[in-house]
Amino acid sequence: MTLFEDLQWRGLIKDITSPDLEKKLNEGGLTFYIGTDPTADSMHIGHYSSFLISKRLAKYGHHPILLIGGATGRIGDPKPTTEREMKSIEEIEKNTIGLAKQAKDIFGFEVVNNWDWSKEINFIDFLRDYGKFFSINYMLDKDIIRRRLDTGITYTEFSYMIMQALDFLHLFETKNCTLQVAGSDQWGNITAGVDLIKKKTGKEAYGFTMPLILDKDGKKFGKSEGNALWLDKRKTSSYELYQYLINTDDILVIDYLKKLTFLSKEEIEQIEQLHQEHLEKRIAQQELAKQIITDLHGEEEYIHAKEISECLFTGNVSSLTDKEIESVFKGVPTFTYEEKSLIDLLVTNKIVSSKREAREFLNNKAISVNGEFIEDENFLLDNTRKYNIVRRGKKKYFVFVKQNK
RNA sequence: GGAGGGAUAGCGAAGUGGUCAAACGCGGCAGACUGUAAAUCUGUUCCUUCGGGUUCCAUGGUUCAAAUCCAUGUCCCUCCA
Repeated sequence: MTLFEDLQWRGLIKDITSPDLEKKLNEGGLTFYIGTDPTADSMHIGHYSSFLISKRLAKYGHHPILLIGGATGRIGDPKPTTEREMKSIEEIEKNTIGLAKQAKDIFGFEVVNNWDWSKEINFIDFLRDYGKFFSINYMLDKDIIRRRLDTGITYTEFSYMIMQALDFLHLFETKNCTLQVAGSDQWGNITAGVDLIKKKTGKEAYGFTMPLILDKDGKKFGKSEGNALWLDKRKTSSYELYQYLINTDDILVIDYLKKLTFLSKEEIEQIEQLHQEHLEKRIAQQELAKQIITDLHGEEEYIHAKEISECLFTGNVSSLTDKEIESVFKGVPTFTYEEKSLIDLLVTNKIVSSKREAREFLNNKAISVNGEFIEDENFLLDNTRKYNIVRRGKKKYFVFVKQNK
């Protein structure tokens, strides 16, 4: 199977700028880039899914460049609905450093920052050297701009596509980068770059987009309770990641295996068959979790996350020894506690958002301590134990450690 | 520059002087069922020392009483130039 066929089979190609790209991709040897803006100090699983393409192409002999948008992040890529809130310079710089390091650690490829070449361009030069290549009519015709015309868009965000086009041009000229890959929401920005390169140099550059990976509700993949699943272990434990992946919808799980793992077509087809035969065993979900967590954090983390999960969902928590708890609950939110009523502990540690909500949970038998449902808000944790295990709902666990005096 | 319309809880959207902590829908959370699922059903969804307190863009004002009326400001939309 050629690279292009493989990408198509996995459903990773949505649009391409030119049919020639198929041949180019299959031949190898292209330098290409994928970018992201420093909107947070860690990438999340959504980035992972799109940056993974860099590894796939690298495997077939292409050269990846990962771009962090220190400059574009200062402007803000127009969202379909509203203007972005501008981030402070300090935060952008902090995020840029974090992302650059993470990109390097996880993917191991060359990382560049568009701030490095954008910061010197002054406004007049910008208008003379680049602005002249963009007619307003062309820009207004971009889907993302058109969608914003009735809700409003500032000149700042309107200019974003030019900056991204400029990045592509810069990488094209300095690193012979001829391909840009991104999520489908970037189509307009990619074509702006391709067009700019064509107009300025007369040469052809390419781009393709990947479909956005969606969850069953049609939202972007990788948000759990509204929070992103971060690639930084300290922000999202392997256990949380495991929980998210193991709960993947049956209908989507095979698609995720194709898009988010390096398993071959044959392997995935085999898993699919087993999966269909025994849906309740969630074979495909397990494999998905295993592949992703192993790729990201290593096999040890995966095994551990799986152990915790098995223990929490099948075992009896109250019978665990301290040692077992230490091992199993590594990666579960842990708090030290003082002598306080249960309701206060829940509120101060943000396990619930208010006392009102805490009472609601207590009444609903949604809170248990060491395996027993508690309804009394003044309940005190058992201070003869080193660890008290609090559960909220079915899936959320918290460990309270006695404070050493 | 001109004319008109709008801003209500996470979102959408009712409410146009007291009966409004604010209908309804979505989303969220929890419970039952289940595969740690989906669908479905049930409860809940500003805070609270459970007395009450603080909300309907902001600031002033009218009134016994304002999300609702008035003034000014901010932001958004539509049309005209």
